[in-house]
Amino acid sequence: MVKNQADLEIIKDAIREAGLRATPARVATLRLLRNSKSPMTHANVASLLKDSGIDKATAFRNLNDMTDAGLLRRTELGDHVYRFEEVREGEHQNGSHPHFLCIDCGAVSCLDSVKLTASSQRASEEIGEVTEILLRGKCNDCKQQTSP
Amino acid sequence: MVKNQADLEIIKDAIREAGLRATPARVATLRLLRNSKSPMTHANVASLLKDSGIDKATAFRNLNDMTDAGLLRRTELGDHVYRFEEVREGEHQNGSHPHFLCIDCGAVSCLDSVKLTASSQRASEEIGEVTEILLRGKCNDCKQQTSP
DNA sequence: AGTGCACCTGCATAAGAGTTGCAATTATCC
DNA sequence: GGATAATTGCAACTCTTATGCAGGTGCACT
Repeated sequence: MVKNQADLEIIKDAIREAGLRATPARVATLRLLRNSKSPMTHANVASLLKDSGIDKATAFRNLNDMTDAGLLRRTELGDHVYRFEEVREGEHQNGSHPHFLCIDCGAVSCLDSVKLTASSQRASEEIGEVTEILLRGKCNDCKQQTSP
Repeated sequence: MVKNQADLEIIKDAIREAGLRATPARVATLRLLRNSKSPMTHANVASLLKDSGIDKATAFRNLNDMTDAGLLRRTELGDHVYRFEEVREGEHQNGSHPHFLCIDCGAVSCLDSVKLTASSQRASEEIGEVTEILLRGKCNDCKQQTSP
């Protein structure tokens, strides 16, 4: 497929541009996260890459390296597990979107459209500099299961 | 000292009122956190209590139990270490107002007035039931200290 | 196209935070 | 004071994240 070939080069270039070598493990990692709708945990990534013969230590190192290189973003949603997601075009270190974490199943959704009201924006700026917005609760799936 | 005697009873009562037994380990833990200006980590508490012959497992269990009982609050600043602080008079655990958490000093502020925009409200309800809203960043005090 | 070598990878092994099973102990209720 | 269920201490354990090292590989330069 031409599509995949093109993707491959795009991904490789992105990695090289970040100052890292475009190894198969890194390409696979970045492709995984590009295709993922929500942030993935280290365990998650590692288990998917294991099928391609990639070691979890490598997966972990690459996630960290690519985070340092600015390709990924690492978030901690309060459950002691790091989650990684692609830094999308037009986002900078600080331009992250809010996340929703299901406290039952751990599913994470990205809420690109969620914003604070103007006055809330002001109120929070009085307190300091907000770098991250996190919503927690029960996702629809878990809501149904616990209260039938 | 009369002061300490009085404190002792106040602390014991608080623990009992939360539905837990007022054991020396718990009294010591709560007293420690009452006297602390900022949240303390598990390790921190455990190491201080070790001098009193209290095991770290006990310290851990008590911190968790007292958190469940509503005496303490547990926060995660993003560095994979839980921090505990006393829930002060007039604060409620499940208070549905958003919180702001300083990732430097661990200070938690309640943002009673912060709201989501109407459309954001809708967007998050599509995903599930939001029970907690948390903003993270740097409080003004820490902002000054790090960028002078 | 070949080559050097710094960067990567796999494997094994570990550090650190937090948890758990269980027998012994103890706070609380009577 | 005595019964009893909660609590403790100890040790061993889990889970996530990190690292040391020997061998492998991308890529800049010829």
